[in-house]
Amino acid sequence: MRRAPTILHLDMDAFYASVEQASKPSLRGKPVVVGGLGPRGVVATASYEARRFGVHSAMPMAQARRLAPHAAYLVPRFLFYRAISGQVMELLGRLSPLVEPLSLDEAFVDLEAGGTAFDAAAARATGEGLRADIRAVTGLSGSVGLAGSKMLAKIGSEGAKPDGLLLIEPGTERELLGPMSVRALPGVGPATGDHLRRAGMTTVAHLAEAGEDELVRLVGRAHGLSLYRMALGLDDRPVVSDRDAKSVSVEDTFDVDLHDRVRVRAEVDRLVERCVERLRGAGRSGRTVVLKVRRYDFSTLTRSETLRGPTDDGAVVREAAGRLLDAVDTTGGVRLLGVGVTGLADYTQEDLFAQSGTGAVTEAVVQDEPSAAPEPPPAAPPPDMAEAAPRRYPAGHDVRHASFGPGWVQGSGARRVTVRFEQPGSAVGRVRTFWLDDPDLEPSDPLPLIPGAG
DNA sequence: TCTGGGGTCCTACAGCCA
DNA sequence: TCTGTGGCTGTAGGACCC
Repeated sequence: MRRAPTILHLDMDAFYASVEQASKPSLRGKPVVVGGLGPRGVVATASYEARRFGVHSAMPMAQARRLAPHAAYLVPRFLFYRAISGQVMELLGRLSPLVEPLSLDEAFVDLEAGGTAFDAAAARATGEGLRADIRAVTGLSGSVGLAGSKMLAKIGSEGAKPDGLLLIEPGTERELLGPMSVRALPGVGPATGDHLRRAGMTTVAHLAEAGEDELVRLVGRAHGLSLYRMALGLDDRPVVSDRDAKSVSVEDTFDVDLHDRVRVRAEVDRLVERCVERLRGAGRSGRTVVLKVRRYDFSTLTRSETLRGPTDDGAVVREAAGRLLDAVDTTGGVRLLGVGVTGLADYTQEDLFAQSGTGAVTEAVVQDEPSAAPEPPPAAPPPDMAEAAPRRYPAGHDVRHASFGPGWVQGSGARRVTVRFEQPGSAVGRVRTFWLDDPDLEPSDPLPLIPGAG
């Protein structure tokens, strides 16, 4: 089946790093690395200038610093990225009701469903118009792929990067895909890639030649079938908007491994609080509680417990997580802890109980836990933080000074913070250093990338 | 060198039940 | 009553994605 190239895939270029460069004039054209700055941080995004030094996403931050010691290293400002992403998604929504966000910086759009484009010429014009609109509203560049399927549209945007547009004409798919690495196909990561390579398959053409049965034998039924179809350029997955989340989870990696069992338990309780807060914020409840433990040697295990009904009650989740933790051996140290809830529903067992009036479902009350148990207060800060916590100034975050105006944190340490006073659209600003407790300096909200736009 | 955080989907296996 | 089978559910882990 030939399809007009009316599936659009948008991928913002080095999104987090580009937002930072747009916010901070002194960083334009310079290597910028955004990610966790702790001892166990990894790179979330590297600007194209930083990539030239070999820095890339998911690389340990320590390695990035060795490769690009002079780059700017910044802590992500997710709330701000979310706001910019909202502006971009709003532009996509003008093209079609069928928009499927994949992350803050990526989405599929079904142009045909929006009546925006029915053929290649119109699709190309729409894509270029979108890129111009994104630049006008956010000042950022995005790359667009256009094709008759999601897979090919995504491959198209990958090939268009940075700051380009690539349309894959119907009928040219197999010719285009054939010489590409198997790793170009969605769902083929390091493990599957290695597996296929050992079987002598390194290109998409090899997969097509191998045939369906051989691929199923190698990588399993579901994966094998989809791999074979993709190798032929066949992909009829629809663009789906409004996907419901299937799980909610939070996790923390600790700067140093935890050995104290009491501390581990306290951290699990903290994670439960955060998880339940998110769950409730989304208006959901869940039935299966999952505990994740990564040990000192990076071995990771999960333990889960399914309740008799969905809940959003912190006490119930905490008890379940506690039971799961009791069954895990943590001697040797704990590197990461996570708490999640799956089996999401829009109601809780308590709702059912309330609605049912008498008798019928009393037996189905969640576990054996009275749901009326009061929420405990949030965990108290550790003793050394308890009094007059000093202001935190993460690198890259926004501040405002009573005399010098808006700026951003270039670095901090030894009770001092260094600020560069500049803002989107301004000239490169000057740097000044203050005491952490300087009353004239305070954290502030980010300024829009394009004043007055959006 | 030393590996984040938030997700999704698939597979395998065990136990239960009709 | 015993045995086999297939479906469903719960659990655990792995791979992958951004």
